[in-house]
Amino acid sequence: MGITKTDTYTDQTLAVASIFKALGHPARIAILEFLAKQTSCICGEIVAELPLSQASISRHLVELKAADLIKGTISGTSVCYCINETHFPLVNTFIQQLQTPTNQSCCS
Amino acid sequence: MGITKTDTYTDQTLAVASIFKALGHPARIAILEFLAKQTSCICGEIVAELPLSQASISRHLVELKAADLIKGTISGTSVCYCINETHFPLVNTFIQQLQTPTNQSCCS
DNA sequence: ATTATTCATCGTAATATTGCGATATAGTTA
DNA sequence: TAACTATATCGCAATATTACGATGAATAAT
Repeated sequence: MGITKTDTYTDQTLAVASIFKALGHPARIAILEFLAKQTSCICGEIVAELPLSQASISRHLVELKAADLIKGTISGTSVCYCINETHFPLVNTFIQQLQTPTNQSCCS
Repeated sequence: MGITKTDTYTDQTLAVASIFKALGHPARIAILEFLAKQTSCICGEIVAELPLSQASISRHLVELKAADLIKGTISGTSVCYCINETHFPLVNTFIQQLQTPTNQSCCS
């Protein structure tokens, strides 16, 4: 039915999945890579950099913001977006959790 | 138009995004968490553990396998799935890249 | 050989995502 | 106030994802 049974998973599981979901699109990865390259906080130059319309970029920014992966500050007519590192530990913890020594790749 | 302009992004960007996309669903996160808990390589007990039908679990396993995040080995009638850690460094590198000191969160 | 078990795949229906043009909103400038 | 600029939002169309029952394929057990 195309709907996710969100009520049957752990909050932790849902949180991790939603972060990964927000990261699961090349445009959003490209946006984050672009933001990481900048020394200062840059705004709508993303539109010039990526092969998408301004409307599409804006939608992706909304998603990244909803996932709390970026934060935006209004400065005049333009908006300044920055990476929010708050939830990176959650990602790192999850990946490490999958690498516990108990799981010594029994599949050859 | 609901289609992604895959041809205009870096291979690296596409690779990272596709891994994250595969991780962007609670069921698949739950599957990986379950596999990580097991000392040995366990198969279709995932179906018993998760609130999804066997067909749905199978589809999620296919996606995880397509993203090269798990590997499966047939043993008799059952199939043994294990976590494949191969691409974890890529994820870690990406996250670290977003944490470079040049990007000192200019947004308050 | 028949039956049971395990997993994969097909077909279908419901929902979500993506992208863009058009338009709205809000601050800036003349 | 009137234009200009930057960003957000709406509405639509195209595509993708998700879920499940039904069915298929392959091995194991009787």
